Amino acid sequence: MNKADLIEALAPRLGGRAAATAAVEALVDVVLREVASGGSVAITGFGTFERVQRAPRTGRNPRTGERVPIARTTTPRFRPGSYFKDVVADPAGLPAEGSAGVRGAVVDGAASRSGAPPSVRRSAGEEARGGRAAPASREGRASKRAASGTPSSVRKETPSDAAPVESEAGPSAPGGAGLVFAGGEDITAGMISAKKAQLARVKNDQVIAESTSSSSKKKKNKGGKGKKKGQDGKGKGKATSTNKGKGKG
Amino acid sequence: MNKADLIEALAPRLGGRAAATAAVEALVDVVLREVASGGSVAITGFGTFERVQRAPRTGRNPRTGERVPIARTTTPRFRPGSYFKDVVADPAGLPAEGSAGVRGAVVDGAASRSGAPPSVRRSAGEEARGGRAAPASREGRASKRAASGTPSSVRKETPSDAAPVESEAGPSAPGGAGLVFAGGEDITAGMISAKKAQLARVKNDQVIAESTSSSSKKKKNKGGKGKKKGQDGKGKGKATSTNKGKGKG
DNA sequence: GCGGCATGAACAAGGCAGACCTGATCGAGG
DNA sequence: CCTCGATCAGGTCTGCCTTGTTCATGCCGC
Repeated sequence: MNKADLIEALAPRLGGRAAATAAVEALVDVVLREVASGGSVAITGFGTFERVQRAPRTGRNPRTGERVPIARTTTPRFRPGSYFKDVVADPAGLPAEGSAGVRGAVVDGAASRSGAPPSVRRSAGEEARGGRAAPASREGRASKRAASGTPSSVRKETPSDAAPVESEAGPSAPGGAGLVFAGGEDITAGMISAKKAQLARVKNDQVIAESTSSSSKKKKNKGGKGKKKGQDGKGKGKATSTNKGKGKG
Repeated sequence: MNKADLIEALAPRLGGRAAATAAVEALVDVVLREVASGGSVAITGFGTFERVQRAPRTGRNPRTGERVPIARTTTPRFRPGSYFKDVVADPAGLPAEGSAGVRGAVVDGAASRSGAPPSVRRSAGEEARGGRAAPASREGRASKRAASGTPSSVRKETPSDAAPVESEAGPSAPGGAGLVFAGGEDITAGMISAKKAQLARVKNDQVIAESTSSSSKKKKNKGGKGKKKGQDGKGKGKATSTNKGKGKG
C-alpha cells in the first residue's frame, strides 16, 4: 500500500479523497516537524515516533573494505505500541489456532494482493467504493455531526465503511484479531475494549489477582515521583539527547 | 506530543477536532490492519510501515540470568524514509551550514513544485488564500471544505499554528528545521523540492557528473530486471517471510 | 471533568539481528 | 521527470527481546 492506496482506503471514512489526502499529509507533516524538532509523537497502542541520537561508530565500505567513520547522527525511530505488536503477531500465530475457513479466507486475501497489479487493485478499490456508495449519504450526515464535534459519531460511521476493508484485509487478521475487527470498529478507538477482552479471555482465572491490584491502585500516587524521563529514553550507554523533555510532573 | 496533542495540531488543518480525530484514528486503523494482514504502508519520504518476521532466538531473563527462548515472531517495523531522516538529522547538522539564501531557495523550490497534480493543486491554492480570512469562522468553512475536498487550503492554515509549536520545541529544531518549515508548507508536499535544494547546495560542484549520469540514464532499462523484492526485504540471513510479495514485475 | 483501566517507561545481563557505511543500477512513486 | 526506494557486497557496533515489578501517563467512557 502506497500513499495513494492509503488515501483510497481513508477516503470513505474521511469524506473523500481530498480530505483523506489532507489528513495523510497533515499528519505526516506534524509528525515530521515534531520529531525533527526534538519532540515525540505517541499514539497509545500504535506506537511512538521519536528522535534518537546515534553515537559515532565505524562502518565499512562493502566495496573496498575500508573503514569508514559514521558520525554521530540523529535519526527518527518508531517504536510500535503493544497493541500494534499484538495485532501483527496474532495473525501469524493464529493460523494454527484459526479455522480452515479462516485460512481459506487468508489465502484468498493474500492471493489477491500478491498477484494483483496496481490496476487490478484499483478496480477492486472501485468496487469497494461502489459497495460503499450506499453509506455515502450516511457520510453526509456524519460530516454534519463532525462539525458539531462528536467524535463518537464519526466513529460510529467507521464500521460500515471499514467493514469491506476488513473482509479484504481480514483474512490473516481474524481469530483474535477478528474479534477486534469484527465490529468494524476503529482499532484505536477499540483498543482498550479489545485488549480488555483479550485479557479477560487469557486471564479470567486471574480475576482475583486483578481485583487485588485494582484496590491497591486506588491508593493513588502521592505527589508522584516526578521521575523525569529523557525523550530519547534509556540513557544506558546512549548519547545525551538534545531533547528538552516534557516536564509534566 | 500525545494523541490529543496531535489532534490539536491537526485540527486547524483538517477542519476541527472531530475531523482530526477521525483522521488520526482512521489512519492508524488502516495502517494497523494493513500491516497486520501482511501488507505494508509506504509514504515516500516519510517511511514505510511493514511487518517483519523475527527468527527464534535466545533471550535472557535479566533477573535470573536464565536463558529464555524467544519464539519466532512477527513484528511491526517502521523504516523512516530518507527525507524524514534528513529532516531529523539536519536540525542538528544544519545550524552550521544554514543561510538565509538557502531558505529562499527552499521556498522557491516549494513554489516551483507546480509539477504536482495540477487539478488538485489549483483548487487547493485558490481556496487556501480565501480560507485565511478569519480563523474562527474559517473553521466552520473548513469543515465544509473538507467535505468538498480542499486539502491545501487547510494546509495553508498550518503555518500560524505550527509556528508556536516550533518556537517551543524549536531550540534544537531551528536552523535546518526552520529552513525547511519556514514556508509553513506541508512537508510531505515539499519534500522533493527541499531535497533538491539540499542536493543542489551540497553537490553543485557535481553538476557535470550529474549531467553525465543523466545521459546514461536516458539509455533506459531494457526489459527491466524484473527483480522481485520480498516484502520483508533483505533475505540475508532472514527468516523466510510469510508475505506473498507484490508481483509488479 | 473524573475515574478506571490499559499502556508505557525503567531496570537488570547476554546474544544476535539489524543498521549503517559506499556506490551503482533500476524500478516505483508522486 | 525527478527523487525515492530496494538491492548488493563485508564488517562493526547498537538495539531488541527475554521476566517481573513499580509507578506514571494516556485515553476512553460516563
